[in-house]
Amino acid sequence: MRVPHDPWPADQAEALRQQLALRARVEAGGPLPAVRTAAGLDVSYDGETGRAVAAAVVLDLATLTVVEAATATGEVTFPYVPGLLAFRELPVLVDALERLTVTPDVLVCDGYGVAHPRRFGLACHVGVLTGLPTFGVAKTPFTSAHAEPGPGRGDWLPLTEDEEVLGRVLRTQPKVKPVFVSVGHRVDLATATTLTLALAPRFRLPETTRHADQLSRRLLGGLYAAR
DNA sequence: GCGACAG
DNA sequence: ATCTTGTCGC
Repeated sequence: MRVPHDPWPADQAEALRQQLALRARVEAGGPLPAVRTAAGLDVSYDGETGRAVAAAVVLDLATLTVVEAATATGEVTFPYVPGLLAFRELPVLVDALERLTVTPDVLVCDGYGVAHPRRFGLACHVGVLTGLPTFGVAKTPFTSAHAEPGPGRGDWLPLTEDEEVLGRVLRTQPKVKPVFVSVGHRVDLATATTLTLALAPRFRLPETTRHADQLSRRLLGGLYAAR
């Protein structure tokens, strides 16, 4: 798939400008009729060499089997700055996305969407660039206030900032630490929640993320062994 | 002013 | 993200 984008920022000031400009292009969305495929995205790093490996893995939602997988490698230059994660991960992530021959119905990102200090997390950025529905599933809390949801699978509580609902703290497995779901682009929060649960029938994290995570670190390890 | 802070 | 062994439980 094609992923048109501006030049990647070289510094934090430029990144912040791009973020605030692109933010205006986020679109709200409703339910997604007929979601057949969902793609998981993730990036692994080698701290020594600065090497990054991205993976995009497309799953069939009904069977949770792999439809297609694409990877890309590159050198990371942008530092990790909370709130600017997208600028660190996107360059190599976009390369991986462009190597997909199928267009997924929805993209599942590793991190936050609108539940972000400036309402424009990684999932929003990926959505604006691809034009596809996106949402984020994060493993740890970020900035929004949250309480502990009930112990059952599917139990959730809103992620809020003041009176504003920005996402959900969602329990995907009984008595297992919850995940943090927020909308990215062209999909609503209820649908993102439903999809997250559908993608995580057995483990805490969605199968999409698990596949992308495993593939990216496996390739990173393989590259290291081959040096 | 001092921490906290997705991956 | 990444550094890392054994160990508890199904």
